[in-house]
Amino acid sequence: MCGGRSPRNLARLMDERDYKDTLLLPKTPFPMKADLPKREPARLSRWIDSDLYGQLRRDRASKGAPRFILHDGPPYANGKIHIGTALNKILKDVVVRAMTLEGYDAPYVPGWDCHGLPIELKVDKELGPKKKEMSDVEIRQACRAFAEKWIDIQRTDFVRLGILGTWQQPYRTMDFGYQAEIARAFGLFVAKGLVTFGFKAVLWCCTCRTALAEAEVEYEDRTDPSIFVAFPMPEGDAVRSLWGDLVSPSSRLFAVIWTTTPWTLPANRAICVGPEVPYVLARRDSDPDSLYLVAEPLVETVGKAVGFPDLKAVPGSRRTGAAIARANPPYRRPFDTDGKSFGFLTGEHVSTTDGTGLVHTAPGHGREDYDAVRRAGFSVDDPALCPVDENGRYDRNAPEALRGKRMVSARKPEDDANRAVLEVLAQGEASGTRLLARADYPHSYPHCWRCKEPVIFRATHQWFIDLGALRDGALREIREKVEWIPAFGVNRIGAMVENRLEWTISRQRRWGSPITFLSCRTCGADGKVVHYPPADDEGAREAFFSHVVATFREHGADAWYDDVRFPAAAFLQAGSRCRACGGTDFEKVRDILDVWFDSGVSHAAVLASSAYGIQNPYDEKTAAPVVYLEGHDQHRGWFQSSLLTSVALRDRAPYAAVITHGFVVDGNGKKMSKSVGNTVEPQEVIASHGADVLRLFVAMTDYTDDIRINKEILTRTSEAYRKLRNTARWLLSVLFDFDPARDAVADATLASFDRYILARAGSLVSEAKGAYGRYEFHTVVRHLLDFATVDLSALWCDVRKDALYCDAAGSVSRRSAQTAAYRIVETMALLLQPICPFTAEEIWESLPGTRGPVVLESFARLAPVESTSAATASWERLLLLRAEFQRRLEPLRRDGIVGTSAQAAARLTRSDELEKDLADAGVGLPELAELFIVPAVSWTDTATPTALYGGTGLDVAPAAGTKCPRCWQVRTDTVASGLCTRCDSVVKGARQTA
RNA sequence: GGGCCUGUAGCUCAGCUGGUUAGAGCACACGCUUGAUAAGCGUGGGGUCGAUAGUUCAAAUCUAUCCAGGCCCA
Repeated sequence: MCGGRSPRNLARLMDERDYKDTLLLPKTPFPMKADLPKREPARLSRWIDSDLYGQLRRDRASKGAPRFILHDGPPYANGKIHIGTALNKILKDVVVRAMTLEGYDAPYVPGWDCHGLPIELKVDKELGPKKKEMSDVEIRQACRAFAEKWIDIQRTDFVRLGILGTWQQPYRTMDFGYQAEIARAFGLFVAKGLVTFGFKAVLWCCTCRTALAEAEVEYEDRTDPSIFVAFPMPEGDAVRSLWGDLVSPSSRLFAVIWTTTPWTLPANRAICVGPEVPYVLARRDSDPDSLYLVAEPLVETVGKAVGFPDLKAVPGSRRTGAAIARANPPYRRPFDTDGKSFGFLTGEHVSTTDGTGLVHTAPGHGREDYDAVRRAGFSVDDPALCPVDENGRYDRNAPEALRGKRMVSARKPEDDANRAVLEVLAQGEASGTRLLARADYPHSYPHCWRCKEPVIFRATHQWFIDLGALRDGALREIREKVEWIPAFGVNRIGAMVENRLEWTISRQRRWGSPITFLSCRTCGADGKVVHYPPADDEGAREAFFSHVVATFREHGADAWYDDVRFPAAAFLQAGSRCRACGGTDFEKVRDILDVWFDSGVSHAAVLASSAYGIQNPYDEKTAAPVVYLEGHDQHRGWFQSSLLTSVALRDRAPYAAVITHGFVVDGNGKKMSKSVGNTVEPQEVIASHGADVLRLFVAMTDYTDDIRINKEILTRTSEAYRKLRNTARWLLSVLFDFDPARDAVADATLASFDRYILARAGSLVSEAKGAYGRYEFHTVVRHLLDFATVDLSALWCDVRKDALYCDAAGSVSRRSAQTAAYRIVETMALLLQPICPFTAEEIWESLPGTRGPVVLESFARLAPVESTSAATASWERLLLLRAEFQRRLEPLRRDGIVGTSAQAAARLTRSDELEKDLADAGVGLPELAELFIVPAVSWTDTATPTALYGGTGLDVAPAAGTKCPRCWQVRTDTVASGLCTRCDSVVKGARQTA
């Protein structure tokens, strides 16, 4: 030590009372300033160059580690990643790294969702008028290129976050092999008879003549006629069974409905009532023979609205909606052309806040209407339910007087459907229907985002997956098999699946996986639809789908759109004919599958297949547990589509556990939006703070709730990061002359206090492991931070500084402290690694000795110290005494009597409990002095009592003696050199060595 | 409007199945240190536990309503 200094120089320094160079002051190249934005990219390149991910795979494989699979939910490839995407990927990486530390082989294959409307729309916009001259295949290729571009951009950001995974071989739903798997899964659904074809009301733009997705709709104010209409209810058995004598032969009975879309009245097929809602017959004194059926709570408001202020309930006429629906009295539909009515149905959507409590129901023109009719068990596969053509005009299924009238966007008033309907009603005799009142009704109404025209609901042909056959199995898996974290997920997805009737899987778009069916051209001309392969021809079906799958695997789903190279006839079995007309001219169905189907089958296309290196088929008993981790919006999305497809294909859930996180919101808990300007971009956070700080932020937040982020929170996170970093840095810096192989001290030789702190580190490890295992990362961070701040920085480091700096280099006391520091840094690096991998690696490589990447380590490396719980408990009580000492020292510092505790001395009165604790800890007054960081603690007969140790007295006073120029303690054992005895002997020993 | 969820100091979080003056870290104030120094240590102030009503001997903890916020529907 004191390298290069001659004894003469040393003597001179000592004369000048500058003993600084004789101290073993901390020394480390580990920088205090992290400079993460600058340094992380370099470390990242090293990880990539050394194929760290591959090393990890090989390491765990060579150890025969059990597997654990976090399956990536694919983000959508159409823009820069936002903070929520970053949060999701970081959480996944923390899980993967934590499970890896637990010893698992946890591969991670990132994915991308590539098909679908948002990309197609953006590509549309980019292509502009050019699109009209392009073939479907060319348009699809443009979409593919678009997705590829964004995958590259997103991948760069994900990699920058330090996410470990197969970034060069991700799964993409547009991969040929993946597209083939989608088609194969679809074929299996067909084989199980789960795919149906029929009518369903969808949002429809009459000017663009196309179905719209919810995302293509914007809401604008619009004024519509609000009308109250009375439908006549003929007297009969059902009416008598409900109301008996209350209805006399002279009575005329009406069901009163309210609507703002008069044009849907010709499509009326039912009236919905609330099952629990009470209904009454109401009448006015001036017209006692007319009885109006309305919800009881609405009698007065309806009366006012229709100009019957004296409308009153008939006593004794109250009946629940359920009772009415059970009796199902007939009513006369306005504009009845075919006599088809489903009558009174119950519906949970019926409210008594407005209207009449009786809901006019047109299943061809409304989602709830459709659901209510389907729930009642009726088929709606009938074009007559929607007498409106694709231009939004009444077609031949409508009454003659209305044909040709336009729905919501008529240019000339005389073409207006609402007006025509109202005229007929006003004339009084549309099946005896009475128009009771009309008024203008301003409300917000959906409009097409492209042409800005109002849209309507219109029933069109769609493909469905019937969930009736899957529901029980899905609910069983949800409730009995899958672990939901947090637990409320089970209610959420359970309620959704329970109430979902069907899954509409068709979209009238081009960028996606096709619904691989053929349809007969000849029949299509007649308005009939006949598909191939036929449902009951197993041979044809198998041949057809295996041909499709093979074609897609080789050429991609684009093949479906290339009628030159892959004509429809090529998919037809030789000699096949249309079942209905015997025709042989088929065309390919042009609908594509809902993108949720694409990502929903990833368990088959990615996990169970060999294509992406996971190969975890379900049906093996050895299958690894699979965990999904996404935002809780995916209870409706991917969790559900994955579950439903998996139950359909294999009768079990694709996952053993599902973890959900909340959404990132601003500092006030409000959702982020570009227009409000409260967004936080991950790219900016990385540029200003670094990935490890962003990762620490993610980890220290309880993600089960919404996650708040703003400048202050990030500043706080940086401070927490700095605390961890500086604590680790100091521990590293006292190890500059420590070689664990040579200098480490055995557990039994460790100083008692070092054993104590290692025991604390041991409980930290078990707490952190438990928290990692429960995916409670914020608990890990809290314990880690508390440990660094309370146990290390404010306590152990401060206390052991004297020994580490001032004791002889090779002394047992110092080596003991170094051994503890060494083991603690290892612990911190490992515990921190899943959260801050960059910093953990930086710490790891700064430790003495050569070692491999910290990522390859496991918790098994951290052996707990041998310590007794009695000693630990004693130390904990002694720490309370230390706190009391510090409180009593404070007035002396305040008055300028002492500066540091090294100038103070403590005096204690004896106490059995205190002496027992000292004995149990294996220490005496000198160690207590070290704990207090004072030169001396002594026994005394009287001192100011404390609340500790049965009232042990404690006094603090300035220490007697002189300040040792080396260790700065005020001591009475000064020797000739002016130093205290300890320092004198250390310096002499050092001089001899030098 | 419906379903699910959340609301403890400026910030991030503890407070188990209801039971002593509600805790921690950070931030803040004041002091110490200048041998972890764009660091470190100490002391201290700060919360009517979103609001209200109720159950109870006793509620941050249970119930109801309301307010604010989030996700998913309508």
